[in-house]
Amino acid sequence: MTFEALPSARTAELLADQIREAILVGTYKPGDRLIEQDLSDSFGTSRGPIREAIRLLASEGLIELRKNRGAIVSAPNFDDVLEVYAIRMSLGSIAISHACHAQKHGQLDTTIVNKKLAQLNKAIGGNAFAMVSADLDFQTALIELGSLPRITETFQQTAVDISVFVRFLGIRYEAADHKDLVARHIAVLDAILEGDVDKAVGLWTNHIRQSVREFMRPFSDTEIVELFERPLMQDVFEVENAR
Amino acid sequence: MTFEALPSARTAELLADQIREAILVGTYKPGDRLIEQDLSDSFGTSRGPIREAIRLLASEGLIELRKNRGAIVSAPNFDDVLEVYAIRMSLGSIAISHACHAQKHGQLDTTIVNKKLAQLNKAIGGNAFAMVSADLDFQTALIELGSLPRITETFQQTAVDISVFVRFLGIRYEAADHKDLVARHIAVLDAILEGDVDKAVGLWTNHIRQSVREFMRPFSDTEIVELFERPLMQDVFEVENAR
DNA sequence: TGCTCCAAAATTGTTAACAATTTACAATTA
DNA sequence: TAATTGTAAATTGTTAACAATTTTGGAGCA
Repeated sequence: MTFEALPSARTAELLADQIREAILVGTYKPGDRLIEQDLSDSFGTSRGPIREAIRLLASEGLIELRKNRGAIVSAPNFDDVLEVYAIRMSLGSIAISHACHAQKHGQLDTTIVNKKLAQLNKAIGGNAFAMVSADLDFQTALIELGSLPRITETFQQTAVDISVFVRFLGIRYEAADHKDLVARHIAVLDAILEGDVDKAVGLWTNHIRQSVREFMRPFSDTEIVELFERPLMQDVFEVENAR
Repeated sequence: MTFEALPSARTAELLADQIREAILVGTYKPGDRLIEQDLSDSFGTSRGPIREAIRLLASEGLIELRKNRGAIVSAPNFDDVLEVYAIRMSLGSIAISHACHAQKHGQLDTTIVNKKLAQLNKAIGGNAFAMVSADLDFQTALIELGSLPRITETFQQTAVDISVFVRFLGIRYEAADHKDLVARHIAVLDAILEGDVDKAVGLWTNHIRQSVREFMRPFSDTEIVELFERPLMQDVFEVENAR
């Protein structure tokens, strides 16, 4: 059972990429309807491939289908954010642990993750959304080191979710965070390369916890109080209300 | 962002259900090609809905798409099995922990899980595949108590995987296992209803570990030795080679 | 025999027309 | 006025024909 990439990108996937981009760029906003005819007019194809692209985006959770009533762009909320970070923390831990074992047997190919790290360094200080994107790409590459296809795929899905959150719930990446973020990334990678399972997993879970804390920062006190009532906050993230 | 069921089942979904069933029943075996025209002849629809159903099954991992070359039924292997159990263990733990919190606030609706438990009891002793199916349904209902839509969805996907494993890798359910299996199920459910997070999560992880052990039983010594070399075996399942 | 190339067959990819369903809105009725 | 019904417009769902691609199998040739 393999999950390797298809021999070459298909039209529907290219369309899905463009529509996804349009959603993330804000061309289509949460609640907006995606009408097949309009899309096929815009993108210059027939409705068939558009339909396929819409189904693809729906399976990512980016849009919702309603029978005979078309698709609308999904609107994320706080619960979604916490659930997504919880998934990334727990599945990521398994993948990283697996990667450490592979490293001990010298089977780890780090070309991709190194490339993504270089791209992330280059993206820092530039456009905030490009930076988030580079950040997510690096993390995905990190998790891919585990060579666990289902976990990788689920993880990739959560990356799309986070792109949506960043766009629509208004994450802010502040200057101080960037260097710390990259430092934490490198720390996890180094621990994997040392083959130290406990250290790598520990750094990873802390990294996610810190990400959650940073994610909350831009919100109002009322919203933060609301966030702290969520069970995931205590159980998974072990975050204390430090304010 | 909601993940509720669509207002009513669509044709493509019904087709996907039928094709999935045909794969699990063995009509289509791993490696077999699924040809759109053949399927549309068999099921009496045009190729459009069939294409949609094929894409759906591909996103479940049940079949693989090859550009311009059609779909083939996927063949699972041992690594897939371990990865799937690891996912069920870690995401299930989060969902169960969440369910405990909900229970403490009296927000837990147990009608579905109770119904599935009754169905499981009724299925015991009958057809082995029906029993596995009832077992998986109960576990899904258990995880749904967590009200975490993404985790529930990913968990459901792994249920499809396990159905495939059972069919194609030859799990055996023996009489002694059934009662123990149900007893472990009920224990987890009871712990959730007590709102005891640590107890419920502990029982759950042990339950999965036991499932992995039982899964290995029918295999030859050579295969088992191979299984024990997998890192997930030690890291996640903490299974000792007791033979 | 074993290799290359070409053509035909098989199969998926795309399109546009048609069917079915849902929504919107105006006309009708209590 | 408020509710209801009916009709037209908008939109998705389905189909069948056509296009593009890949596979298959054989002819020709060294």
